Amino acid sequence: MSLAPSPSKRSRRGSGAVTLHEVAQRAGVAPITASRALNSPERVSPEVLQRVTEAVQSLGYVPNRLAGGLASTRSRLVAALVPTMAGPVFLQTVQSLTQALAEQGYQLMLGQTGYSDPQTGEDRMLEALIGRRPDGIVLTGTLHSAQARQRLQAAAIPVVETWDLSERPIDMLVGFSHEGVGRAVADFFVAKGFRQWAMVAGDDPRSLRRQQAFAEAAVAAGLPPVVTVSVPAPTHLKSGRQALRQLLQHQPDVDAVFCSSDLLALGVLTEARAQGRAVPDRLAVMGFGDLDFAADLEPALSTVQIDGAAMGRQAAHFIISRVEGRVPPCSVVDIGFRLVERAST
Amino acid sequence: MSLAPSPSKRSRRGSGAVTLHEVAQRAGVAPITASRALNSPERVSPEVLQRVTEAVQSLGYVPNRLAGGLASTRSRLVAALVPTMAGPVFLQTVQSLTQALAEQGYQLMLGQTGYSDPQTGEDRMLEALIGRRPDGIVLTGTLHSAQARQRLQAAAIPVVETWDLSERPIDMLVGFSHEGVGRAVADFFVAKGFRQWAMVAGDDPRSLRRQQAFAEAAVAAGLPPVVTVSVPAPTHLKSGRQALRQLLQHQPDVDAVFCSSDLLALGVLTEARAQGRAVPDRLAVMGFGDLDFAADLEPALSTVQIDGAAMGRQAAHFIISRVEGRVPPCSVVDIGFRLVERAST
DNA sequence: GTGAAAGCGCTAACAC
DNA sequence: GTGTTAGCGCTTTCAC
Repeated sequence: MSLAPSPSKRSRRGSGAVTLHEVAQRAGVAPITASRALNSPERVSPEVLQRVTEAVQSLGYVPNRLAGGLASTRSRLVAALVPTMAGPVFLQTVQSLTQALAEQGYQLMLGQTGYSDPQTGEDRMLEALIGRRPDGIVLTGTLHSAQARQRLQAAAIPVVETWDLSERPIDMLVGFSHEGVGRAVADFFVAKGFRQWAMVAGDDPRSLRRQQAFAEAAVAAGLPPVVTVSVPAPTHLKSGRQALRQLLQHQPDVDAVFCSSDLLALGVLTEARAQGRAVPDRLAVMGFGDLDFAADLEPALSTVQIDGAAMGRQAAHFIISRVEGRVPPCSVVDIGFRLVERAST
Repeated sequence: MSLAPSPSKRSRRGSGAVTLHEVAQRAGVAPITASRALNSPERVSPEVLQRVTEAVQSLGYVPNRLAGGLASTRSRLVAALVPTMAGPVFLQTVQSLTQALAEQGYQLMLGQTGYSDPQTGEDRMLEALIGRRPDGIVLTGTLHSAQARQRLQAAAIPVVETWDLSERPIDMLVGFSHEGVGRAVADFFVAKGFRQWAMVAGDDPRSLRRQQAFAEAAVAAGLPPVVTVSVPAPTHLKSGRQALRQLLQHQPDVDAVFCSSDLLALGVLTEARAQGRAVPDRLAVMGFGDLDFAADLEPALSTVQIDGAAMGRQAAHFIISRVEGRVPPCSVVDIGFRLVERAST
């Protein structure tokens, strides 16, 4: 006659973890009430809230977000797709994204596409991530595959593109103009009176756009064509050294180099010293990114400052706004950039 | 009279995404058969497999892993907790972890605890992650809070600690001996004939252990006590420069410095040059980590090579083995380290 | 303010 | 090899 939970024909007791059900029982309320006490405490009487809180404490209850996400179709997961984390470029963005999301109870899932073989890696990665039903996806850089773009639209998941200013964004966007950077550096070089420019550039799409704008500006200014050395992304100090060696062989009279990353610039600086070429007197060097070491190099590196952390925060903000039903007033933000002049130019 | 899906009393159509149900219908089989076709194709007849595959294709079905995880109590999510990603130290580990997991259909969730205020951040972060019911948790460094350790044990989630060789591991472990590193560098310094040693060390626990072993070895070798400059973690180039400045003021006759990160070493190298102190002739410099720039600095940096990527892969391997029911033959791996002698010593 | 019922989309368990 | 049934643990909808 006792109502002990009879081990009925089919037992399938799940993980063994404490469930909301048990919390509710202990608190003497219905499960749904316990749920409300946790998710919208203001809609529940103070006593009930107290009893539920106690039950949670004493049982060590940790809500199962898989179940919650399934029931509510809000997973509170956000996916980020980065080409790579090898270069420290996207690092800050990922970092601030992780943090900003965590503060709001969201978690970040990380996916890397790799610079090489973008089509396959990207598509597969994206499908894997969509399977988790994230509440949003943050892209660093643009999506290469048209199929991927389509899939994203179909899934109707809020998307934030970062690190670029695409003309036809998939959805939301926070970035800056790479062409603008190229032109700004060119203007700066003109103002400085540099005549023979060079560029050491990674072969990723964004870097190429900076490079092109930079080269065009040189022509427009009536200067000799820019000598360019292309290096594989992600960029390393080593590539910078090699690039400068190559450069000086072909064009010894170069007087200013724009590097597509601070790491490359460090390489150029290093090689210049090894070759006894004084910076900035006989060679001006400009970086990109303003990584934390740039200001403290010898000579201190002039560079283009990009606020990666701000991009991460803004992306988090965009997605959370959307999830909570708010329509962000503007879903395209140009966070700009800033030229930082230091000793190397 | 048509049988259009009548909006019955309770409609709650979820996300609107294609479900396994629809795939099954289209393929003319039961849902569970469709499920099997996707998860264990070898247990299903070729024709059925074909029909299901086609249905998946034409409908653009992406399995809902939230639901799958809930039903099977296997989320295929792995959580990683890092103190920070600011220093590039853990970067490689996170990177290779992400990749190794993705190859097996697992995704990584990232959580940062921050070096400061470890107790609160860590506990909260951990609870948030456990709520996702990950199949495993990877820790970089040790857990500070006892409550956190307890919570982990209670949750019965496979845990891999990395970057350290704790005496009483929570579960699985892949790391190396920081004391061993300190002693090895000391042995090397002795062999080189350096007499007055110094150390520039971050204030994180692992760095402190390297420092202590290093200092003790100096005493054991009958050398003057090691002069130590402590800098806040995460370490930066700037701290390295400041530290050397400080060091040379108090102890101008120092002839060898061991830095607790390559970034610090770069700072020391930079400051040494700024002060006209020749490396390695008047000051030997040793780094830690063998980051990708170390080999190409001028002078090339001697350092302690740590295979962060291998740790990530091993951690992924450990967790997946455990999830699939295999008991790894040995759940503690010392991946060691390697002294790399270059020009800076 | 609280609760009962009915799913969310999938898979484990048991048939046949 | 395939299907039926009954959940996984939570939240939505509707009712009081």
